Amino acid sequence: MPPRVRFAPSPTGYLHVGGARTALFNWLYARRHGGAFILRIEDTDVERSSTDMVTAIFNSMKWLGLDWDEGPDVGGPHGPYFQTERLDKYRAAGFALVASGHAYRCFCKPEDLKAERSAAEAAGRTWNYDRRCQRRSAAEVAAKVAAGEPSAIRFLVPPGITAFDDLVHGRIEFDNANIEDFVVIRSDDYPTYHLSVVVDDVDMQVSDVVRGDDHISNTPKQVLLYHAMHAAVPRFAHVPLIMGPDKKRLSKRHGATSVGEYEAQGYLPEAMVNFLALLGWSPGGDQEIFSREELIQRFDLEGISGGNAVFNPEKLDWFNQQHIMRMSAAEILGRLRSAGLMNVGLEIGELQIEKVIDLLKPRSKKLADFVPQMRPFLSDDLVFDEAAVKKHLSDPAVPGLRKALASALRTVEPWTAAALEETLRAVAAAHGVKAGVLIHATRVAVTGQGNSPGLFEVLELVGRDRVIRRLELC
RNA sequence: GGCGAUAUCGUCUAGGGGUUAGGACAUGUGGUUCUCAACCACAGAACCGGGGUUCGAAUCCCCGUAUCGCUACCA
Repeated sequence: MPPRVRFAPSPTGYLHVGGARTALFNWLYARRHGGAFILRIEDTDVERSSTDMVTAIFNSMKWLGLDWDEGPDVGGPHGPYFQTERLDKYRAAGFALVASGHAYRCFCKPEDLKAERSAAEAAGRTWNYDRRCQRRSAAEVAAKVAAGEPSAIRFLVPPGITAFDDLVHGRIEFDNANIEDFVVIRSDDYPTYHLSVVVDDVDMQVSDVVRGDDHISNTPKQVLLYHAMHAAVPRFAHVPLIMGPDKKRLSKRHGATSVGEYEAQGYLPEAMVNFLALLGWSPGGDQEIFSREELIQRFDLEGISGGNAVFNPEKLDWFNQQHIMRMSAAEILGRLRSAGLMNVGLEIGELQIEKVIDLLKPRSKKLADFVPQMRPFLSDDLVFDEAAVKKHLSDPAVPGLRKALASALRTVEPWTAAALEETLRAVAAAHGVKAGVLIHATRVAVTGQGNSPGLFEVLELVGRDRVIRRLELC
């Protein structure tokens, strides 16, 4: 049986890198084994959920290339895939639990319970719900319901031990005595997470639940629910969390945390996927750079490590550059265009642009890094770096050198890096200066900047007319 | 506080009863060179602590410590 896995974000915020990695692991697992990857939106927290976030999450998933086989947009046999459209199912399940004696109506007011809890905690005591409503007689409950008194449904946690075999952590056991009777249906008739997740995972025939470590403590409650519903318990794999450099939970103060921000900053989805895959998972060898296809071939749940991982932005940069260097210039050009980064007036041909891109690859960590570096090739409107101008163009001998070089370049044939280098060195020698002096001056005159790719390659691609014009402009 | 998970270079990790504990990022030094990158070479850098099991423990077990998570009518 091919596995069925799901990613079930709550649309209360953007897709953050932790969620993205969880989604990625699920996707990789499904693709590796020819299973199904389901996307489900857990929007039962109506207060905090928004449709904008739903859209943002879809966009980030698509950007990463994590396509789903069942879910919003694409549909599927187990829909709908928004929990707020499945409310009937949860209510029916809640009532069934009451009917079978696995749950009971609770008329306690949340505020009262909260007050009792905090009072107990202030006194240093642990506090668990005391089941007072479970002791009510059937007649009493019926009367309260008939009177329209609001009530929640609580699961009656049985005594015993609840255990499950986690694919990452091995066997994990909990004493039910430490689990309090939790609410499954709130008094506003909305389900809580524990109920909706189990109802949906059963309904959608999810075989493997791959999710964040933070759910380990919730799992026994859900296992209890599976048992009460006489449903098969899926396999669980709890993946460790991603932390900030201070090992605290990743948050805004750590900088960019959402996938969308990385997209906006010019990261490649290939690099993000590669980086995220290796954060908490290892295929075992020394290889670091993986294509999407290679990841699919190698991925397995067993390779997931047990401890939390720190998000290291420097390493992401490195991955990004590695992927840029492996990508064709034509592909990069396409990405630049769709990212809206190519709106400079194009004055050179497509082929020339691709040559420029190839030249710039090793010095571009992000897509946006190409833009300022491409400018001297695409436009005559140079941006001059003051320090570079001062350093390399201020010598009184420079104007004469520039003119001499310009005139020598008029007749160079062919217009290639090699011929250009020969010519420039000859001019420098004729004037008794070191080639470096003229090279640097020429670089600043032609690019406006103190740094650039090898000067002769730059000159070749900028073109004869422009080079001469820029050299003569004093 | 209770319950749970985790612990190898600064970071991501490989490995795992007997190894010079491997790789990558970052860092440093050198090479290349017209600059900055890229690239190449080299270097420094780790098995949380304590007990036990064992001929032998970083590896297995226990305890401690630290970190993270859960402890809601959030997910």
